[in-house]
Amino acid sequence: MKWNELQNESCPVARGLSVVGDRWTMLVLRDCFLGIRRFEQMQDRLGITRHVLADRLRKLEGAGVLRREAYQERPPRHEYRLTERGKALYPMLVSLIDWANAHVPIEGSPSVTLVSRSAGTPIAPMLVDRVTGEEITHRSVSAISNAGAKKA
Amino acid sequence: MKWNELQNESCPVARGLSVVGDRWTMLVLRDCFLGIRRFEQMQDRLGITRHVLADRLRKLEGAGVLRREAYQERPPRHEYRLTERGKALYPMLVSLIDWANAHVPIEGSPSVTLVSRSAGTPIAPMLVDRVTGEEITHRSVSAISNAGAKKA
DNA sequence: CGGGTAAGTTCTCTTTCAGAACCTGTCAAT
DNA sequence: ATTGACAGGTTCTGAAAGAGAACTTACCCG
Repeated sequence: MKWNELQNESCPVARGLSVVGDRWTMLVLRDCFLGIRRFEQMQDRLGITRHVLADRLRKLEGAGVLRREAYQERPPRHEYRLTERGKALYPMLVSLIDWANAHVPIEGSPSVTLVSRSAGTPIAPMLVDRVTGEEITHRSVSAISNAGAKKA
Repeated sequence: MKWNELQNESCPVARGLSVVGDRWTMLVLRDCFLGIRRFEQMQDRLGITRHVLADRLRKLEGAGVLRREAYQERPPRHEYRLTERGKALYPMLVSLIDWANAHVPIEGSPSVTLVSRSAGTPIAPMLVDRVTGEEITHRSVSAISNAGAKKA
């Protein structure tokens, strides 16, 4: 299967990855959440080739995750900002950070951590159900497929 | 920058993606969470080439995310199971599913949804702080880098 | 013997990526 | 009026990764 056939899959994991599953995409989004908006800054920070960065930004714009906004004309210059759809990826990014800090070893302590903006203390993310408040684990939840789905 | 240089980055996003940021890896893990354990089953379900699947399973085992266990000898056969480190990726997977169902359009309703195993009703994931119970958003949290970090 | 199953490996061809240079439009200084 | 800098790309080449299909190994069954 080719990569771009993934977006037509019924499975939400496949559809989600068709947008953000690309090699560099989540790193681009990380920078966006940190307030980086311009091409050159991203390229410097990421060490990604310019060609690939331009391509990813185009695709993310096309998927409605980023918005391209002119901040000057003559010469035309634009910056990239997260849309609501892009901001909605924050839980996924936080889950990734939390997992990596806990489970992907590095010499020394985690060098980047998330802290509460008000209290300044580190946060400990946990996924709960918005209604019941119960923690979501792979034991408390199961996946069901609706009619017409190809797979669970 | 090459992909496998990512694991030495100080940023947890980069380190996390060095393990699960590959094109097919999260799809493999999806199947693992669904109870799929064998090579042939995964290959059938994923539509991935056998070569790439073998490679990804090797890497996931090397990263301590999956465990390779013999379920028979003569001929030697093994299956792949999630380790604790692998199971800890569940919040990330759920966040991805939730985002995709809400934000990656598909004709018709989401074909796969997550339901509470006890109540049978759909769940609405939300990320909160384990201690304070407050919702985690990109406005309530900021990233700080410790000494020696290359970037935030 | 022939066929089936499971878990890969090996092959060729195509796509993608890395690394570097180049291009375009504008301003500001020389 | 050139020269240089800046921002946001595009274009080139060679290297790496992936797709698709066939082949391998080791066993069991009839």
